[in-house]
Order: sequence, then structure tokens, then C-alpha cells
Amino acid sequence: ILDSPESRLVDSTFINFVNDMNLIEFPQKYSLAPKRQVNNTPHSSRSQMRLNDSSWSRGLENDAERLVTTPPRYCTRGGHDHAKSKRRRIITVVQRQAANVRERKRMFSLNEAFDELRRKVPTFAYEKRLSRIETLRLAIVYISFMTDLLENT
DNA sequence: TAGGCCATCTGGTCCT
DNA sequence: AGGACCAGATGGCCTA
Repeated sequence: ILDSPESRLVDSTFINFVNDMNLIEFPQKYSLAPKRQVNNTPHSSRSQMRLNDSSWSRGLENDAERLVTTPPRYCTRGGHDHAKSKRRRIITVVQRQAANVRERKRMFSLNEAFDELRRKVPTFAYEKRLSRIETLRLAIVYISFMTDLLENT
């Protein structure tokens, strides 16, 4: 039984294809077979729940405290240290808070897109929710399969 | 308990 | 100058 509405249009060829991918395309980790039995609330979109359960306001509430209590973490990406960087942008606490909120929003919309993609790719209904990387990989394979199908008909 | 996944924070870089 | 995007770091939750 496939999950997405579009999958009703897909004949058994694709179901076989999905089954075959289990053995061919993916290492164990990306298996399409159910890794465990049902769990009828497949996380019920765990990220969504977390984002909805007041984490936004929690984030806002905690921002100020963190900025005071948490020592800054410096990363050394690209090999150059900060002393050598061209210009160091100084931002205020308020700007940092605003940037954090924007970043949360950005990640939220990214996750919305992932959820949408999850609904588009066919998966077994009893399978656990696909992770983001699994969703991307499956979408790639699905598109390839559909492309082949079109070209060969 | 280790490993996977995710949310969040953060600073650097790019772009307008 | 400031927002968007990116990637590293960190900590929490969950599962095998």
C-alpha cells in the first residue's frame, strides 16, 4: 500500500521497483522495508510538533538568557581565524535575537518543504516517517524511475 | 549506551 | 547595513 495520492496512478511495476530498491539501491540504512511495526503515530511529524509546541516563544524567552549566560562559541571554518578576517561584523543582542528568530523561521519553512516532498514520494504507509536525507534520496530515485518510465513508453 | 536525527544557536559569507 | 544562506557545534530525544 502506497502512501501518496499520486501513487494510485502507479501500477505494480513501481511497487516492484520500490521493493527492489531495498535490495539494490540503498544500503541497509535506507531500506524501504518497514524497520519496525506500525507505530500509528509516525512521529506525527515530529519536527512540526516541536515547532508548534510553543518552542517559538520558548526560543524567544530563552534568547536573552542564553546570550548572557552562554559563552560565545567560535568556529574556525575555512581555516582562517577571526583576527585575520576582513571585517568583523559587530551585532547587538537585539540583532542577534532577531537573527535567531529569522533563522528559526527559515528552518521552519525548509521543514515545511521537506514535509511536502515527503507527501509526494511514495512510501509504504506503515513505514516510519522518512528522515530528511531519506526523503531526498528517495525523491531522486523516484524521479529517475519516472523519467525512465516516460522515455520507454 | 551509542548512534541517528533534529532544533537551535552562532559567526562567516554572499547578495541586495 | 542588514537579511538570507550556510555550515559547524551542541544538546535533547528516540531507538536498537
